[in-house]
Order: sequence, then structure tokens, then C-alpha cells
Amino acid sequence: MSVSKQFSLVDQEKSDQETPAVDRGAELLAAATAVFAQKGFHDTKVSDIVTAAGVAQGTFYLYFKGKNDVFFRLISGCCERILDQLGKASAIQRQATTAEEAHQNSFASLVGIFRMLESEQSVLKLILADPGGVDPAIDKMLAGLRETMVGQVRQNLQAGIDAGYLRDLNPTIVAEAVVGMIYHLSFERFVRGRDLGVDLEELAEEVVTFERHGIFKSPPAR
Amino acid sequence: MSVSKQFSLVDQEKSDQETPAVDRGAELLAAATAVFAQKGFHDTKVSDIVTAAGVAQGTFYLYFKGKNDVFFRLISGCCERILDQLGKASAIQRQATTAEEAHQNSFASLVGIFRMLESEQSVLKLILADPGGVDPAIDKMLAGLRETMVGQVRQNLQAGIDAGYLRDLNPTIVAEAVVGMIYHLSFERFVRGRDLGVDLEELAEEVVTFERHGIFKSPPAR
Amino acid sequence: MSVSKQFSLVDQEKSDQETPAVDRGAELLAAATAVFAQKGFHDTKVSDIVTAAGVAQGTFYLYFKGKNDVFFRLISGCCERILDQLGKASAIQRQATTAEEAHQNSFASLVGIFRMLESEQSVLKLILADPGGVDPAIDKMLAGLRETMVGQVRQNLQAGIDAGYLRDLNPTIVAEAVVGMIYHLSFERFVRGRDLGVDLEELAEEVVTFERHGIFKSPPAR
Amino acid sequence: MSVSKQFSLVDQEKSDQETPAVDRGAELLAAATAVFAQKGFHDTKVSDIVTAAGVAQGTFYLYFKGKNDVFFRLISGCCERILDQLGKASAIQRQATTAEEAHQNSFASLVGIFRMLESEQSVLKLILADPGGVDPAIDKMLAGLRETMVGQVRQNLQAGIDAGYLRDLNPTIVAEAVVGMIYHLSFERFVRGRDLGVDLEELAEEVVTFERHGIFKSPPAR
DNA sequence: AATGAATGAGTATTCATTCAT
DNA sequence: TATGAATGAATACTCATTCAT
Repeated sequence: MSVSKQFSLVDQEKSDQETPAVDRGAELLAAATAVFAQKGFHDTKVSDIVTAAGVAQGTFYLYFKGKNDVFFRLISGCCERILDQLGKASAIQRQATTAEEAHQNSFASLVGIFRMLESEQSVLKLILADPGGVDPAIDKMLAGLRETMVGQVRQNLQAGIDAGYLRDLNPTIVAEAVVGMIYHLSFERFVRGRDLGVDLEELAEEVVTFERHGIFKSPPAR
Repeated sequence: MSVSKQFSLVDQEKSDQETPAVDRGAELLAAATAVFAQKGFHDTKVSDIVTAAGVAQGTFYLYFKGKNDVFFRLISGCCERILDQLGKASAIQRQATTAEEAHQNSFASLVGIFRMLESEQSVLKLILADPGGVDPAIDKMLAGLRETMVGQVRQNLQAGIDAGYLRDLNPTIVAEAVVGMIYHLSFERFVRGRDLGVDLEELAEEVVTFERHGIFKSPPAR
Repeated sequence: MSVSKQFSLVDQEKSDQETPAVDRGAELLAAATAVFAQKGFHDTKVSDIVTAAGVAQGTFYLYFKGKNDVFFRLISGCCERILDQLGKASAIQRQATTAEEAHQNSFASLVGIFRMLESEQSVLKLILADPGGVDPAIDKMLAGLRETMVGQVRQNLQAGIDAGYLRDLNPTIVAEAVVGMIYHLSFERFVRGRDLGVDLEELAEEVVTFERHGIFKSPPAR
Repeated sequence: MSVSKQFSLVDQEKSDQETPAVDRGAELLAAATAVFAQKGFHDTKVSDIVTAAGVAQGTFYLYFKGKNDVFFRLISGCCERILDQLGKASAIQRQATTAEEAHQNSFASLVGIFRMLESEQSVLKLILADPGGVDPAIDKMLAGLRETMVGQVRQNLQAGIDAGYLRDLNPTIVAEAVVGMIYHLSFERFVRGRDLGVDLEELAEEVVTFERHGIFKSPPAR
């Protein structure tokens, strides 16, 4: 969206009285994101959003059906982007042929996911702290997101078990556990802003290593 | 209502028509817990609570300062009980002298925590899905709870590192990860009601094993 | 309602701190009637009604579901009373055994109806000038009222035809025509306040005579 | 109206790609009539009208001062046409020299009026169900229409009384009654669409006969 | 003439809280 | 203590109208 805006800027300079170079819908969505992130869904008034966007009350309803609608679009846009990233991560992960490669790929995937979540900070807050009940469609979408993540991890685990290099773990439970880690660490880092004393790569490396080897000193070797 | 009042007359010995034997405050708190759990904070009206408790609207304000107040007491009561359990778990964990004992103790601790969370299902939902912003005091309390959990795990990890039987992991990050797992699994199981195909002991066992050994087949032995 | 009020007045004087002798619901309904009659449905704001009743906005919603609800109750209450009166009128009319008696009974009935409509002036305005579309239930009720009136007139006509003293007219059309007269004259007199130069009895007499004999000089006599 | 525009086509030819041969004002008025008839005044939005007419929102205000203005023009156009027809009817009625002729003329007049009302169905609905209060000018116009009708009937009646062939009735009241009949029957037939089991001529005949002779079997003859 | 994006005044309704009995 | 009627501030949403292009 912001991309198309940048392009359109170029185009719109040419003609004299063309449509203004503003995308009110995008402006409003941006304003809404900021306000929701700061105040949360329930404490955000439509009037806050329009004030932040610098337009009149009515203008809001030209672009959104209502408060729930903006919220939904916010979340759903973000979810799509996350799912995208998840797809990429999954593709990367499947390419591994050696254990070393698998580690590297897991690492790369996780870094990718973290980076994307970092760029979605403000919406992430809303996703992770969703009060629920705002809109069943949102709940469904978030549940789907989680399920997708868990599903991918589970499949990878199952593949490893089948291939014989993973132990006989319960893939469902471990997958949930892994997703739990990632959610929690993302929340701490991107929503609460705690850097935990490491940079993103170090964080990902630590997580991947923990996931693969646990907390014990590997007796002989990995 | 009037019936229970009549019976209580018998119990309340000191003066003739003194306080009834019912604890209105507790009744209201119980009613509030049920309603909040079902509808969430924002969709719960004070009128829902008093209806559920079978008292008049005004009675509510005899026992609570307001809607935020009940919510706070609910959460804070639950947090205290969780912290209690956490203390016990910690005590257990520290007693280990061998790796095998440590595993058993971790397992026992986790089962204890899970059991307690299970018994707090309805409030757990509110704690884990806290929209935030309802009351800074609540946020602080929940943050404290998390911090306590993370702190305990971190200390255990540090102890293990110092003792030389844990690898050179980052205790802060791993502790957060472990808490993330537990939060997420608790949420899935107790709030969303998914049993994940195992009973509580199996769940705890799986988690502890995962934490300790990761996903790989332990090459020679544990 | 007003009856119970009058009784209750008696009772309430005795006891000290009983419920106040006011029926807020009735007060609001009265206020609403007045305001609706003056401004019509669409130009009446709930705030007008509560101001007229001297209560707060919220109080209104303690007694009515909303603006449509008051309007409906207003209309429906009035319709009931009219239907009542119509029933009485019908009973009177059926008792006639001679033509002269029939005339007298028609006259008495019509006077009764006129008097009742006069006492319902303010609501009558709303009934006769119903914009439609406010509430399907209201439309149905008004249609029923009209149908009842027309039906009664039609039956009387049919009875007269069968008995042989009325000419071979089309009872359906004439019944509609008669009701049209009565509606229109009621509207002019009670809603627009034109007395048409006669008192109510004279008006009824004129109408009954017109209905029975038309405009011509009865050649010989009836 | 569209006719006058077609003539204007001749004038518009001058320039090549000038204004199209359409009369936007007439189009909008037609669209407005249809929408108002279907939804009533208050439930009709300007946006409904422009959508129906296939023009932009702003275009509406090029031809009308506002929503009230279209409504006024609609009603007033229709009223003019009705008054026209009423004039013709009156002219016809005055030509009678015998009672039989008078009957025939009344019949012809009424048929003419019914036919015209039938052709104005959609606006008739608005006229007869006018909630009032939309615009004082409209109320005045409708009152004038009614007054004209009543006046004509009254004059005819008075003439008949003076001429000695009508009985000593109250012309004011009977005139109102007659107009009431016609209004009501028109409403039932043209607005509510009930044909009452007869065609328009039969309806008119029945009404005229009822008006002239009432419901009784004419003892000897008319 | 035509457009349609923008405006913002206007209003019904909810619900936490109070307080007179 | 208990009641529950009354309060009124707070807010989402509509739609007639304007005006820059």
C-alpha cells in the first residue's frame, strides 16, 4: 500500500488537477493502527482515529464500516503478511539435507519471522493481546494463524521423527510448546520492548539451540 | 434468598437480627468470576454480575468500589494462589541432587503448577487474555507473576550451569522460552479446552523432557 | 393505568416511606403523547420526551425499549380503546327492530365513537397521519382497526339487505365509503380542530341521515 | 416535461459534443417519485435518489435546493394536475339540467377523477399518507386541494338545495363526507391496491348512487 | 454541467454509579 | 445491610449538503 503510494506520487506530479495524492483509506488505517496500539481496542474511540488522521468523523465511515471493521482489516492485513512469511520459512526449512543445514535453516527461518514481527510491532500487540470477542472473524483468523504455525512445526518434527534423526517425541505437544516460546519471546521483545540483552540473531540462535538440544550439556556431541 | 437468610438466623448468634451467615462479597466474587470468564471484561456488565449473584444492583457497590475493583480482586486472588504454588514448586526443585532427581522434581513441579492452573481455569482465561489497560495495577501484578516464574526458572538454570551439568545457555532467554511454553500449553489446555491427546502427567513429562533434551535423539544417553 | 393510580394514591398516603406515588412509565407515556402529537413521530426526539416528563435520558429506557416502543404502545393503547368502543357500538346497532330504532341506534353509536375519538385527539392525529414504515406492527394494527370498522359496517349493511329494507348496494364499497366519511370528518374535527359549525350530535345526525337517505329529497317519504 | 425537452433538442444542436438531450431535472424527479413512493419521505435518502437516477450526489443539488425541495415539487406538480381535473369535473357537473343528467355527470366526473388519481398512484401515496411537518408549504397545498374539492362539492350541493331538488342537508358536512369517501376509496384502491371486486366505473357508479340515495331501498322511486 | 470526497451537526442508546428509602 | 429507580456522561454512526476539481 505504501509502495503504491510512492509510485503514485511520481505519477501524480505530472498532471495538474488530478486526484490528490492522498489515500485517505491508508491514512486512516495507519492512524488507527497507531491509536489502537497505544490505547487498545476498547479505549480507542473513532474520534481518536479521525483526530489522529486529521479528517472529519464522517470521512471515517467512507472507508470503513465501523470501528470493528478497521480493527479487522488491521489484524487481517497483518495476519496475511505473517502467513506469507511463515510460508517462506517453511519452504526454507524443508530444503535441509543434513543436520547442520537443518539447524541453519531453522535459524534463518526464525530470524525471518522475528524480523517480520518486529516490523509489525504495533499490530502484533493487538494480535497477542486480543481480548477476544471483538469479532468472531478475528478470533477465527488468529486461531488459524496459530494453527498454521503449529502445523508447520509439527510437520517438520514428524518428518524428523520419520527420518529417524529426531527422538520419539509427541509432535503435537512439542509443536505447541515451540510456538509458545516464539509467541512469548516475540511479545516480550516486540510488544514490551525488552531486548533481553541480545540482538535478534542471538535470540534466534539461542532458541533454535534450545529447541534442538535442550538445556543439558550434550554428553558426547550433538 | 430470603430462605437462606432465615436459616442463617440460627447460626448467627450474637444479636438478634445481625449479619446473615452468607458472605455476599464472596458470592458476588464468585458470580463475577463466572460471568467474566464467559463474557470477558468489557462485555460483562455490573448488572450481569448482580443478576448472577441474585442481589440488587446497589448491593454490588457495598462490597466493591466498582467494576474494575472486582476484576482486580479476582485476578489478584488468583495470582496469589499461583505464586504460592510457584513457591512450592521452587522448593521442590531445589532439593534435587542427581540429574534423575532433578528431572523428577521438575516433573512434579510442573504437574503441580498445571493442576493449580486447571483449578483456576476461569480466572486463567482472564489472566492470559488480559486486554491490558483495564487497570495498571493488574498489569503490574501480571507482569510480576511472569517475572517471578521466569526468575525461578532462570535461577534454576543458572544453578545448573554453575554446577556444570547444564550447557552454556543464556538463562534469561531460555527461562522466558520455558515460561512461554507453559503459558501457551496452559492456555490451549485450560482456556481453549484442548487436551492435546494426553493427560496432565503425560503433558508435563513431555514438556520436561523437551526442555531437558530438545528434539534430538540423545546420541548415547541422556 | 390511571385507575390503579387513583387507587394507589389512597394507599400511599398512609405509609411513611412507601414507593413514591408516581408512575414514571405513565408520566413518560403522557409526555410522549403530547410531544408526538405536537411534532409528529420523526421530529420528536427522545430528549424532547424526557424533557417534557422532567426526567433524565436514561430513565426513558427504563420504561421503553426505545422511541419506536413508546410510539407503538401509544398507538396500540389507543387502538384497543377504539376497538372497545367499536364493539359497544356494534352491540347497540344490532338491537334495532324497526327502521326508526335503527336510525336512533346508528346515531347513538356514531356519537359514542365520535366522543371516544374526541377524547383521544392527540393519538388520533398520529393514527390518521401515520407515515407508515415506522413499525410494521403498527401498520398491521391500524390496518386491523380499519378492517374491523369496515367489517362491522359491512355486516350491518348485509343484514339490512338480507332483511330486505336496504337496497341492493355493494356492501364492501359502501362500507369503505362510510368509514372514509367517518375518518375524514374525525380528522377535520378532532385533528384539525374545525367544528364545521355544528356540535357532535348534529354532526352525527347529519352523517347518519346522509348515509341512510343520500342527498335527495325523499320523494314522498321513506 | 420530457416533451418540452425534446423540443429543446432542436436548440441544443449547435455545438458538437454539447449537453446531451436528457433532462436531468426530470430524470431526477422521476427517480425521486419512485423512491419516495417505495420508501416514504423519511426513509428516502438523497443518495437513493441519485443512485436511482444514475447521477452523482452533487448533481442533485444542481436541480433541487434539497430533499424537501424535490418532495415539494413532486407534490405540487401532482396537486396541479389534480386541480386541473377537478376543474374539468366541476365544469361537467354544472351542465346538468335534469336529475338523470346530474347523475350521469357526477358519474362521469368521478370516473375522470379516479382515472387521474390512478395515473398518479405513486404520488397519491405520498399525498394521502403525508406525515405532515415536512414542509408547511406542502401542508398548505394539500389543505388547499382538499378545500377546493370540498368547495366544489359544497357548491353543487348548495345549488341543488337552492334549486329545490336536494333535501335540506348541511352542505358543509355532507361535502366533507363525500370527499372523505373519495379519499378513502382512492387510498384503498390506488395506494393499497385493493380493487374491492369492481372496476373503476362500477366503483364510481356505486359511490354516486350511494351519495344520491343512501342505503335505503328508494320507497317509490328516485 | 457534473462529480464525489469530505464534512460535521445531530441523536439514540448504554451502563457504571449514586442515593433516598 | 439491602434495594433498585434514577442519573447523565459518553460515543458510534447517519446523511443532507458543500465545493474544489
